[in-house]
Amino acid sequence: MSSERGTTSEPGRNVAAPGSQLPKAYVPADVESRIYECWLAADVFAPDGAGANSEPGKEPFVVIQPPPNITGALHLGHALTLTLEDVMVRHARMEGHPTLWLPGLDHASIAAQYVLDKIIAADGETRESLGRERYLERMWTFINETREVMLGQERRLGASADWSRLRFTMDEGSAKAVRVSFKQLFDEGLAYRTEALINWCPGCRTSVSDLEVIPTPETGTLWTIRYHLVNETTGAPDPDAWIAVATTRPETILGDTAVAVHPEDDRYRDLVGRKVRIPFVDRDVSVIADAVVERAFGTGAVKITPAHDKDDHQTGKRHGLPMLTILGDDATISGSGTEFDGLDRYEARKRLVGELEAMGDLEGARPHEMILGRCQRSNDVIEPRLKTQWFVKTEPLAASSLEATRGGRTTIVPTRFEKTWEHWLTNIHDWNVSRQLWWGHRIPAWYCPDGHVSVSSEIEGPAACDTCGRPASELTQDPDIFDTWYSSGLWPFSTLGWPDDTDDFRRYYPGTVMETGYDIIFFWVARMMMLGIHLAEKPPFRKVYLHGLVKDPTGQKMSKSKGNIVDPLEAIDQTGADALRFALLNGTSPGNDQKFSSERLEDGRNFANKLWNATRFVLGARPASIDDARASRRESPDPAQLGPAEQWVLARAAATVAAVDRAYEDDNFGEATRVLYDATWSQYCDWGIELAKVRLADGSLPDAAREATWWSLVSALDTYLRLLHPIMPFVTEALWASLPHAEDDPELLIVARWPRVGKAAAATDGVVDEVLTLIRGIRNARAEAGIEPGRRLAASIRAPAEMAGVLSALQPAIDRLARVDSSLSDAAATEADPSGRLAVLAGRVSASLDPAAGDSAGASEEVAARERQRLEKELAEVQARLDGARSRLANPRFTERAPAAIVEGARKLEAELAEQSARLRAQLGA
RNA sequence: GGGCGAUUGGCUCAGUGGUUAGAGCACGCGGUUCACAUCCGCGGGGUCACUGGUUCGAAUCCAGUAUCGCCCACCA
Repeated sequence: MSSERGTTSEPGRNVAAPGSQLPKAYVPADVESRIYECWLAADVFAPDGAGANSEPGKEPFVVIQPPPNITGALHLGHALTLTLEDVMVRHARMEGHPTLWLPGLDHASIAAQYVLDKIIAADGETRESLGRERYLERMWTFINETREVMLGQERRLGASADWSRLRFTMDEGSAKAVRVSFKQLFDEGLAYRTEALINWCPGCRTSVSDLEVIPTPETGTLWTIRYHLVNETTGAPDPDAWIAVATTRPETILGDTAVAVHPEDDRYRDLVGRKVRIPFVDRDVSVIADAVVERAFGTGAVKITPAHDKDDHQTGKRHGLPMLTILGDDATISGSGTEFDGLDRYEARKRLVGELEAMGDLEGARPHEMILGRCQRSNDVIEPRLKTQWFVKTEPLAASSLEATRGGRTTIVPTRFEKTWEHWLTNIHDWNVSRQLWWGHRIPAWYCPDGHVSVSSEIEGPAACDTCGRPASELTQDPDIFDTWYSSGLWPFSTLGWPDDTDDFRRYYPGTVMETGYDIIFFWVARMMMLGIHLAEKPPFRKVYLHGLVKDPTGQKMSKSKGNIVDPLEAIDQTGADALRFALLNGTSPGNDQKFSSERLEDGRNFANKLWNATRFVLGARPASIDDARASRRESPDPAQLGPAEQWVLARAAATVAAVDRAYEDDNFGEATRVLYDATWSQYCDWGIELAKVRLADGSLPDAAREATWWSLVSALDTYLRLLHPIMPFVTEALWASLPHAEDDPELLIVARWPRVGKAAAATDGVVDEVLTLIRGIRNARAEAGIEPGRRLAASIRAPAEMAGVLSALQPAIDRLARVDSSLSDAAATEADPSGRLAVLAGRVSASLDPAAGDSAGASEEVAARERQRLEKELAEVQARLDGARSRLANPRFTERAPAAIVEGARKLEAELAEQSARLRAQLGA
């Protein structure tokens, strides 16, 4: 294997030598950066890296990430995205797939300009004062700073992305893809330039797409205004005849070109076709009939301003009305030819209303709840207005996207988002891609003095006008740039070399899974899908995985303005990257929002610490008979030497592999996390290690037995660390390095093999569980009776003969874990316990404990009373369950219709409960 | 106006038809056992939002209602 980019043997040694002792405390900061350096040095991130170690014949696994905006620091949402993607990639890598996770950053044109505008404002500068060229220079300086910060943050989180392929949506590869794709769309008639009503943000001074307009509820005013009818003979407005219109935007009166009423509205039937005079502009316009008018709303008559309202625009088009623009780019009144020209839209509104009132034409004004469109970026009220801009025709693209999801070529996780997807793509409008901004890809369209359009995919532009052949020198390029999502939409293939026919493109397109938050399903996912199918001829990914949003502990969306942001870096500093990743995964499910709190971080930190200490114990517990040399190679525990506890430990590990595999199949990483937390903590540590301690400490056993116990612990721990690696990569890598490895293991866990589901659980599995229940029962009885934890009690344990083998093997463990000195007997030899003893029932096993202190006879009154109480409680529970089981069995419809296995189970249960009930009664002397 | 989601112990969440609904945190009691007090043991705590239906059996399936949240939408 090549080692030009770093040796494959060094890194492991840098982590820790196998068998070496671990420091007493786990300090993530001491481990994480060192581990990351090891991965980098081993060159394992690239699918074809020197240490990538993928299995021949395995399909590449390609994860597509939303490149974060290059505007500054990462937030928790990014951390969640990166964590999920990293989990997927690490899992696939361990399964032997060549994995491609191509990292990148988005130039975020409008968002970046918004941020930069604020920064330069602090220096007293503006976009205009700098000019296009200097502004863009300033932008490059800015993003060159943020870039490194952001990439550093991604690494600290553990992202195992292929940094050698880092891309940026403003690099030349993206630029070329933008030009070529747009040229193609233009040639196909899918990109066109037209004057249309667009969403104008007066603050950002650009148009924005429908998606960037946030409908915001607001209490406005609904004014009722009289438009006087024009006398048909004199041509003068009639002071006594008018039609009253209702409006929330009086300033648009200046652009009115009609008044509409409902065609079947008897109140206005006679007025249709008449003229009314628009105040201030003294324009006579027609009263028209159109079914869009809601008769019940306002006065039932609507003023029509086709150049400044979406509905009115449609109405205007239907009726061939003139469309008068009366607002400038800065949202001041402009071109109305009135005294209001130059006034801000709201100032003009105020004055207009005042004057109307003075004229006696203001009939009324009342508060009105309404929805206002505001700019997603600047929060300015969006102004619909006419502009000549570039659009992408979406219907055919949307149709093939729908085909891809309906046909299952691309699936969406969780599936409920398919409905949203369907609805949006079915009702999609053409996409306005022009932006009147500077930071972004310039639209590759040139215009000649005769108005001909030439679109070119060449970096220098067209040599001459495509239509009339005028030379390039006479052409001018469109000053606008593309919507930032246009280049993002090309991401899955522009990053692989498209439009060139590259090896990367052939090998890694389409991607396996595209992972992102559901909040950008339209902005980004749908656009990638539409453009990918059309331009790269295949849906860009096979699976869409959508995660939920990270909210603050009260369920509020995190935002800078609310001040409830959690900085992922701070979290990592405090508790480690593994803890953060754990916190982001544990207790979550696909597509569902999560509330993030510091408690969850602590859970993760505690868990990492637990793993650390468990491993530390295992390393320190190695039997002396295994010397350092032997301990450097992992051995399988000798099957002949396995006791019930060892079999149990191995069986639990095997069951965990199966459960985790199932969780991955279901794309449920929260479930995988939960399963592993429980398996390692509540099973492996609480029982596996505790049981093993007994045997490891038993000098009377042959070396081979103790060795088997230790190898069992090592084997299970090895499995758990592998399973946990995608979730908590740093601590698992560090710990795994210190464990003995198998012959064919690589140096680093990151490229170690994912565990395979082992053989079926050992036959003793269920019996061991009964013993654990017994131990718990004894502990409970002791605690309830108030017996000092340290005191050893004499216990006689009874169990059916078939359990005798396991029981005697585990007797020392029972004694240690339950603090008893036990004697075993056959269950058949049962007789009522002498009074004053504690009775413990655990399924088929029972125990009788003597609570008396070693030197004094008989239990105290208090202990006896508490014991009686406990037994009564237990009896009540058993009895309730027994009654339930009996009534179920007494129901013939149950016994007839329920599956045989269920009925059989109920019978067995009934028998068991009856037996327990009887024993408890006997014990209580009832 | 349409659609989606949530509603389970004090809190955060699992659990999609089958015995006794789970976990972590918080809470109470007890613990310096030689991996871990970022820990260990034990315990209390839920009529699974409500109503009706399907079923031998419902937190789980169906219908409806309520509350909260989100998305989409051209009543000025």
